[in-house]
Amino acid sequence: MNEPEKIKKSRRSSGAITLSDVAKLAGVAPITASRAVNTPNQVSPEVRQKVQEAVRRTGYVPNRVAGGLASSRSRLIAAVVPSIVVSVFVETIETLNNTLFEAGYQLMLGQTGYSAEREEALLEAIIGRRPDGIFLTGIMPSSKGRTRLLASGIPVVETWDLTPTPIDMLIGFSHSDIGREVAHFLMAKGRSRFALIRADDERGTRRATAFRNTVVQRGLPDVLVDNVGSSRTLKSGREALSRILAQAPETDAIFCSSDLIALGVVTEAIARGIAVPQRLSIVGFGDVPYVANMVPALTTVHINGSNIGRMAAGCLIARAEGRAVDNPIVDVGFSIIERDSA
Amino acid sequence: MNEPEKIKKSRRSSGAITLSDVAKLAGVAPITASRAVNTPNQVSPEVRQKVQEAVRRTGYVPNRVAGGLASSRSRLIAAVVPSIVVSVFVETIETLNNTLFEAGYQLMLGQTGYSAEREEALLEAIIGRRPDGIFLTGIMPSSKGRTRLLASGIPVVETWDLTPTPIDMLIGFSHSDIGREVAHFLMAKGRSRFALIRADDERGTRRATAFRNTVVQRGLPDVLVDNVGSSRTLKSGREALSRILAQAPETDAIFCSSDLIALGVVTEAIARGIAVPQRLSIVGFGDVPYVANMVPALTTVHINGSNIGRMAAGCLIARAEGRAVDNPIVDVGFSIIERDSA
DNA sequence: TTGAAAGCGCTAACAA
DNA sequence: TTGTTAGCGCTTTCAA
Repeated sequence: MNEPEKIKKSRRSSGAITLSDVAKLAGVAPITASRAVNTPNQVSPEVRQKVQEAVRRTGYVPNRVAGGLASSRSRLIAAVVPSIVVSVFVETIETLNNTLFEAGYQLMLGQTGYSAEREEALLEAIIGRRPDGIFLTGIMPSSKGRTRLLASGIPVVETWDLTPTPIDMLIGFSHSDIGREVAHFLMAKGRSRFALIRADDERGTRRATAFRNTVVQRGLPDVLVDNVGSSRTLKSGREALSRILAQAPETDAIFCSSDLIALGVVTEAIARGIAVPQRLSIVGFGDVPYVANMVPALTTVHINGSNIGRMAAGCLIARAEGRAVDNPIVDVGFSIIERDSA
Repeated sequence: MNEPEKIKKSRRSSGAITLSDVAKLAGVAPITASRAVNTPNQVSPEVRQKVQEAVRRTGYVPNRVAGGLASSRSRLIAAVVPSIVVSVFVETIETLNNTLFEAGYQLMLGQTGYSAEREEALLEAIIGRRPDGIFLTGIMPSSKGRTRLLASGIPVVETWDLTPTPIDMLIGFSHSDIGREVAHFLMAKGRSRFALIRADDERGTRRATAFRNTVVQRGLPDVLVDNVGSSRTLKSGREALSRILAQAPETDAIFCSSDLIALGVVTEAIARGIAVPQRLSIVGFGDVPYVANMVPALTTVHINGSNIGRMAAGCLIARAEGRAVDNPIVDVGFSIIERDSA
């Protein structure tokens, strides 16, 4: 008379196929189905077969959100980057993402736009997702951010810079060394009237400072510094050169905070009939792939971004899987690639 | 004598502060704390105050994984891109990501590397995360992928192309139209001996085909097609021009599948003393920011990538929040930007 | 406005 | 090898 079979139906549900559905169809317990899916050689071939068949028939896709909650392992890695439009970071992210994917991890991407405020909001959002690891471009400057990260207990790899006191792991290089080395390089070429183009960014400032100090220590005239603010474009490189030439026409070497800006300087120089490198040496930063094959080919500071991405992925995965990282602090260095422009 | 207070402790825990901890500290029920955090004006000012204080003191960060499981709303959007090293996609992703973040969503990034196999694995990984929306670069070609996506019930926006049968929403432009228009543009300039450089990619092929057809229909000689495979670099543009010139030295116009390749062609032409555009017209694709300010400035097909990212974010957010999307199929068009190179 | 109960879909822990 | 039980941390539903 009444409905004997009808068990009181659960109130909500996403409607999607669940592991229980699969288990029911295969005639096993949910946990057995779970094993058949995730660790197939923990179950008998017979059960494995039945469950796989059920998965196929239902089109079941495991819910990683639920799995992540139950196991406290999200298989998600978060990456914080200033901006992916700034091409110097793109290779790192691409390689990081690919390496993670091959190991079964997904990448969550966050952009700070070089804003500290934004970075803080981003950090909150990231920690809320409980990722298995966090990739940071640069070292975390704010002590609030450091504290939050430390408190979260999530493995962190800082990159793209060096510090004696990393939060956790570190894969970077020294910006001061770069500034110094580039100054030496240019001075060895007989240059003596230097200018420098930089954007609003802390690491670039450190390269700039080291560059200036080195030049001044050698007894040469001080470096003319042009700040393009947040405009890291070819165009602002062109405009910067115009300003520099108006102020100091005798300038014979310029160190730029990015390849794109350097490209702008080269472009403007050629447009003005200034011989590069004869009259003006130009050095970029980043060694973005295409600058090697331009005419004139750009002399620049090479950073192996791919390598940073790959190593960072390795560290993060190791820690996520409970393995120790043998070398948690790595200086990947840099190299000055001498081409035509200097 | 025995331990009256000690309730049998739960077996596992991530150890982090939970909402219950906050609630206990504030002297309210967990659900009340939840309301105070998420919908503050559903609780009395007094309770709100107490809970906020407890949050501050404990450093509580809500666990979005648990929240997502309970509410079936992950506030996560997944994006599928061929590659972020291919700069034409970068602006779209940047804007998509920023727009999403401002609305409280995070972006999960997946790269296919133009590989179908990889795309399938990626889709599986994405669906398993139950994102609130999926952004696809290009239309989903495989029927298997379409079926999977449809079955998942997740809102999808395909972009960067047009089709009469989108899975769900669509924001794109016509590649055939581009091929045709560029051919018309070049013919109107009096050009007649065409070459075309393309990479291995389905959309580029469609631009190429339309370009050829238009040229041939006009009774002009067939277009020489050079395929650079998967090497979308400035260098391969230079090499392609060398090959083209060897085969057809009379070539007077080249349509390239990307700005970077076009830059390579321009570079090689200048290196060989070929006047651009007098002897050779060059048209790129994408209008990547820096090509406008080079010398010669590149004539190219402008795609408003930012706009696509912003609109896609809007559609996806609307659908995630249960709002209808008034215009689910949008042709954002393109424009040929005439500069110096053609 | 507040709370109790139930459960999202899965896996860890334990037992058989 | 398989299953039972309990719970991950949160929100929905319903009731007060």
